[in-house]
Parts: sequence; structure tokens; C-alpha cells
Amino acid sequence: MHYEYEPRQDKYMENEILKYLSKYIPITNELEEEISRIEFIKCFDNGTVLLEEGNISNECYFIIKGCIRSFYIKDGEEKTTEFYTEEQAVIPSVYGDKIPSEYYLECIEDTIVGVGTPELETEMYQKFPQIESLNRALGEAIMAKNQDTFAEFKMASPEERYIALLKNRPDVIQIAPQHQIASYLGMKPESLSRIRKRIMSQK
Amino acid sequence: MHYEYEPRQDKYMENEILKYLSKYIPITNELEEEISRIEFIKCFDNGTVLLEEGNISNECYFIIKGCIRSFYIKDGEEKTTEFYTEEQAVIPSVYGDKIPSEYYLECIEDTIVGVGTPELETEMYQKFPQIESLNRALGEAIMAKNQDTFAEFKMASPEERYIALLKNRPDVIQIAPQHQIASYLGMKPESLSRIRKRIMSQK
DNA sequence: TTAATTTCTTAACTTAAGTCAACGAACTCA
DNA sequence: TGAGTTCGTTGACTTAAGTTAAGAAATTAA
Repeated sequence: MHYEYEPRQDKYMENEILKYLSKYIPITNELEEEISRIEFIKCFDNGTVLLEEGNISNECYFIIKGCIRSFYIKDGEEKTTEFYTEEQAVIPSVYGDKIPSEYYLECIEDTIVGVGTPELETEMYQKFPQIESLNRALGEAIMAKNQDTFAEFKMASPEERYIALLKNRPDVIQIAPQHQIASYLGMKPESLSRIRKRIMSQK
Repeated sequence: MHYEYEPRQDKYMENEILKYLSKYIPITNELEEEISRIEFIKCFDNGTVLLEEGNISNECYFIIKGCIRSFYIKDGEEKTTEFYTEEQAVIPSVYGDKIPSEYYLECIEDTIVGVGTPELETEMYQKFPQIESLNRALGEAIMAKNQDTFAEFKMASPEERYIALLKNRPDVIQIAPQHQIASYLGMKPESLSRIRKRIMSQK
């Protein structure tokens, strides 16, 4: 694991944020200016740890490019619980609270993100109330999607979960090592290996 | 299953909504008046189906008292995916969209709820922008909790999930029949029965 | 390039969940 | 009350995941 934390500025990517926002709200000149003014785009190398267990979190991320995974360490083993990819928001459970995180966040690719902080959010919401409206609406949409994902997970067998992942998130299959995918699917690496073999031979 | 839909008004319970809101934002006279004016408290009998597969949803619920469960029907079997109890928000995945629901919502107790609609929300957000701020913040908090719950679920065995449920949601254990709890925990009723036996004999 | 480490697969075995079937208990309702 | 349903438990058996261990393959570091 790398522990360096070397953000780089990249003016070019700021358009990506505006591009995303413009899907949902009209971009005024004032808003465009504000977004461009704020320097909140950062780039992280593959392996960079963004949050460690026990630490306070005051940053959330919007992924422009790359992949971040969240994982716990239980009984000395990493348990990957989520993979976040392009256009997804990574909001630590304890973001903005002053309680320590129970999990880690790590880039598993070179990753470009927009970084949010509680202070920046407060400021933006005051200047641009539509942003808060948008965040409420987006939050509800994300919540609905999470609900569905959780329901699917509960109803499916380990094998069905893997097949669904192949279909729904082929990017994650490419990027992440299998033992991380295994715990993400709630099983052991050996089981995933057998499931893959089973599926291959059936075709 | 009952399919009657007989809302009753109950002025007394409206204080519960104000009580809940007052935990988070100051209640102005104007807001109190508005909340009291709107007739959006409803009571449903145990067994009432609030949403059916294939139907459009234009209502969300805030539970004041009682319990609502969500379930899918897959291969002719009910798969319970969530139990909502007091002070929880029930927002169908397709709420406000015009696409049909993939699951059912059913009261498994006599239940008192505050009912929201997209129209009412829009109106309230315009009159009281703090309500939208609050909903954004509450939504983020609920999302964080959901994330944690999902992570715990992935990391735990069926037996561990049941033990966690005993601890975290004893009310659900009391209210819901075991076969519903079983699918909620991602297992078959027979397995839950054996797990219970195993736990009993270990004590 | 080799050495070390991590990742993935395989095999043998254990454990527990899924399946099928039967039965008794509890509940519903006519 | 009694017939019919739903619900929960149990047993016998099947299936698949967990465990342990070993080794091959791939990746990384020296």
C-alpha cells in the first residue's frame, strides 16, 4: 500500500464536473466561474490510501476517472465492500462527523476526483441553492439504486451474484483482483475460483 | 393480503411529525401551521398493501407507528428485502418516476404514516427551503447507514446476520414471521429454524 | 534476471445451507 | 366448532461454500 498523498491540479478536468452538473441543472456564468475558480480537482496514484480505519474523514470524492474501493480489515483480512468508478460519489460513512472511520478507502487505479468538504458544501449551498436541491435529488436516486442492489444481493446465490457482476460492472471485473471481488460478493476467493471454473465449463 | 385502502385522519399524530422535525430544524409558527394544515397523516390496517408490483408509485411514507415490509415475488415466492419501523422513511425505488415497481409494500402491523408526494414535496421545498436542506442532510445520513448495513451483511455468515438482527432490531424479530425474516437475512426458512436451534443449544 | 511476494487454482475434507418431504402447531374463517 | 390454511420444525439427503494446504502463475522488487 502506498501512503503518499500527492494531489496534482489539472485545470482541464474541471470541465468534467460542469459536464456532469449540466445534465441536471442549467449552468449559469456565475456558477461556471465559481466551479472553475475552486481548485478541488485532485489526481491520485494507484495504491493511494485516501482514508484509514481510525481516522476522521473530512473529504468526499466524485470520481472523474479511475476506481476507489472501500474495505474493512476483520481478523487480519481485507473485506472489500464497494468499488466506486466513474461518475460515482464516494462519501465515507463518517464524512463530516467527528467519529473515526471503520474502513479504508484506496485507489486501485490512477484516479482523478473532485474533492468535497463540509465547508465547501456549506459555501456552495449558500451561493447556489440549486446545488443543494440537486444533491437532494441525486442522493435520493442513489439511495433508490442502493436499495435495489442490496435487494438483488439478498435474493441471489453467490454464483448468481458473480454472473450479475459480469453483466452490470464488467469494468470492475477488469480492474480488481479476484480476491477483492470475492469478498465484495460475500464469498471466499476459493469459492469464486470454483464458480468461474463452473461457469466456463458450462459454456 | 388485504387490498382495502382506507386512510383515516388523526389530528393528534401530527405532533409526531413536528416532534421529529424539531430534532433537526427550528419550527417556525408558519411551518407549524403549514404542517398542521396539510392532511397527510394516514392509518392503515395490518395487511394493507401500499404498493404492488407493476404499479406506479407517487407516495412515500414516514412511519410514525407500525411496520411496513418490502418484498419481491420471485418464482412464486415472496422475498422480503426490508422492514421499515418507527421514524423510518419508506421511499419506493420508483417513487415519482413513471416506471412500474418491481416490488410490493405491505403493512405487517396497524400502521400510522405521514404521506409524501412529489407535488407536496415541491411545494414544501419552495415555501420552506430549510426542509429541503434537512432532507438532503437526512438522506446522506440514511445513505451512510445503509452502506454500513450492506457492508455488515456481506461480511457476515447467515448465523452472524441473525445474531446481529436479534441485537439491532429486536422489534422486527417480534413482529415479523420467521419465513419473512429468513429471506430478509438471505436464507431459507429451514436454515433459520436450524440456526435458532443451534443458538439455543449453545446457551 | 532472479528472488520474493502476491494472486489464483486445485484438491481433500468439513461444515452448513438448500431441497424435499412429512408432521404438528397456530391461525383463519366459514 | 371444525376444516383448511399457513407457519415452524425436523429428518434425510444433496449441493455448494468454508477450510486447510500445496503449488502454479503472475506480478513486483531487488
